[in-house]
Amino acid sequence: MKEVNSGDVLSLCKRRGFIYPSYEIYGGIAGLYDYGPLGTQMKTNIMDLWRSIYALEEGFVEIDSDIVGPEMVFKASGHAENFQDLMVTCKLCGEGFRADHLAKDFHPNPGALSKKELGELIVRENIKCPLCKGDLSEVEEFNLMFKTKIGPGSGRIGYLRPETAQGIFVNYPNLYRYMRETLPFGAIQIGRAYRNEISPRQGVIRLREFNQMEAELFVDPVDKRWPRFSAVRDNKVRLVPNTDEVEIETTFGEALDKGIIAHETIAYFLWVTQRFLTKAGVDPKRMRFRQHLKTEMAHYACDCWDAEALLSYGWTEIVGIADRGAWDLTRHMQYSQADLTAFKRFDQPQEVERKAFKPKYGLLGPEFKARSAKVGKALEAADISLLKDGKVELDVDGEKLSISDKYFDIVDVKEKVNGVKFVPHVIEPSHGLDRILYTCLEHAYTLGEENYVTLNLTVDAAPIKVGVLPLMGKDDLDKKGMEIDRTLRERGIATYFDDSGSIGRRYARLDEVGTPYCVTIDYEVFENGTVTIRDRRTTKQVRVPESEVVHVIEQLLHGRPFEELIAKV
RNA sequence: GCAGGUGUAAUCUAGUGGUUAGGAUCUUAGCCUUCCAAGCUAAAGGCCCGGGUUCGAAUCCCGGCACCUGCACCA
Repeated sequence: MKEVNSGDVLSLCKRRGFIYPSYEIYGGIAGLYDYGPLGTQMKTNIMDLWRSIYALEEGFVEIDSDIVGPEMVFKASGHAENFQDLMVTCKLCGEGFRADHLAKDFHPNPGALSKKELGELIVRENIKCPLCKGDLSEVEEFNLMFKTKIGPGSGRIGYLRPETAQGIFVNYPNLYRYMRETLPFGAIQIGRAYRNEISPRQGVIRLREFNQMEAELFVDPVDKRWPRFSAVRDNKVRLVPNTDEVEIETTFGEALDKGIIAHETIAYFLWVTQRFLTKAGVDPKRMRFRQHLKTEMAHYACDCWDAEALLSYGWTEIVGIADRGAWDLTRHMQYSQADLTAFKRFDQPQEVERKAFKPKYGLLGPEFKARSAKVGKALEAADISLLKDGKVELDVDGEKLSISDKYFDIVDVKEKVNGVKFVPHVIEPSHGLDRILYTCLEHAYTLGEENYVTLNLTVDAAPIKVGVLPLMGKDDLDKKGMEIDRTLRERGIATYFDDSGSIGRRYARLDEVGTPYCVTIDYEVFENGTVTIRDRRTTKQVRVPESEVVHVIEQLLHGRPFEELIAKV
């Protein structure tokens, strides 16, 4: 097989209506692409497949949250802070530069410098514009989020979301209640996200506007087992652990037992991901899971695996599966003051004995006057470990107070505890839909004899499921064809009716857009009432009665092997 | 963002400082055609954008935009 080249794939995508460069008549914009008729259908198919796995099989609930969000959300998420580069612009020619790049001749590690330090360095070393020697502006932050305003006038600052996940996190209290306050539970969202990439490249692999399918699973931090894992543990998987970065083939169970994968839940969703990708049409031989290096781990993650596909661009991340710990919910609790915890009821209420401060209100009153009640409450709430050298440091209405032990006793209190509140951990399988779609296309792209192109898309992904082809556009063959076409469509099957030109050309056209089956109506339909079904992969045909063709097609689309039909005939 | 390369029709491409930019594929119409890109006839469709040099620019120069490769970046 000849080497697949991304240019050939993108050329086909454009020619046959999968993907178009956006705003092409105005010269195009880097990092923006439109889906054409076939691409849109294929994207919908992949989304439906993913939904059927997460929503139906795994029981996740789906939401659809806003694309625009207020600044505070992204301060909490860390994107406002971590998601930016420091830039300077030339006052003369207006060109922009990364400040740390300009500083690299004057500092061993300019990437580590702050905005202020970089600004000072540029002034001190008298760094000028590398292009025109003009003076440089102050150091400014270039955030990779698209900024906007919410509302008229000065408005509130808003950003287009850089990932769909935050929409699920901020809805955690609603979803927790919806799920009747039981963990674990999962929520999914499919939607657009935006990153103002400095240098979009590689077709739809790095986009400025892209599609994500994200799942957020909320779990008990002390119980990351997964009941159904035992059913999948013997399946094979290719892993690249972060210990020695060598690819190994093993089973999910073995990788878990050896401690390569952190826990059952991650392991289970690696399997779910592998199954989903394979069904969508990613070649299992060109796919693996790579564990993030400790240094590479995102600002929130505590374990992370990428599903990678081998493309003409090299190994490319298409899904990320991260254990984000309590990071997101904790941050949103801090910034929003909302309660984003879960409550775990003990089997038996527990009697807990602990030491506590018992304020002596008789002495507090004269000393603290009107505030004494608040001081007392603060003491009661304070943990005994705060006691140091006979004093307790307290924060009362923002004021630090030091309370000496003559104002309280230390007593044993018995409390009945029904359960414990905790911040759930989040396991996140996050899918780049555009990358997955492109991977399916490239992995399906097959160049045969005389440059005959076949897209071996899976039945699930293929935008057109069945071509309906009368051998001739006359002698009532076309009428028969139209009847069959109509019936298939009434059953919800996407067809393409074509009675023009030679039959070979029509097969070729349909092969090129990945249509798995063709129904061909030839003259035998008038002799014995049969038509043929052609299989794209083998180009073999079987003959079935016209009355059964819809039923057989439905079976094929639900996974019945074509070979079985041949054997039967 | 840096360096290099490329830009001719939906796709692949030929071409030259000078008449009407050539071919192939694809598409459409008609004819023909009883299963894997057949044939005939006709039609439609193009020099990435802007500026400069020139009597004349698709061609040379500059700028922009897009794409490709490498580097950098990649929560």
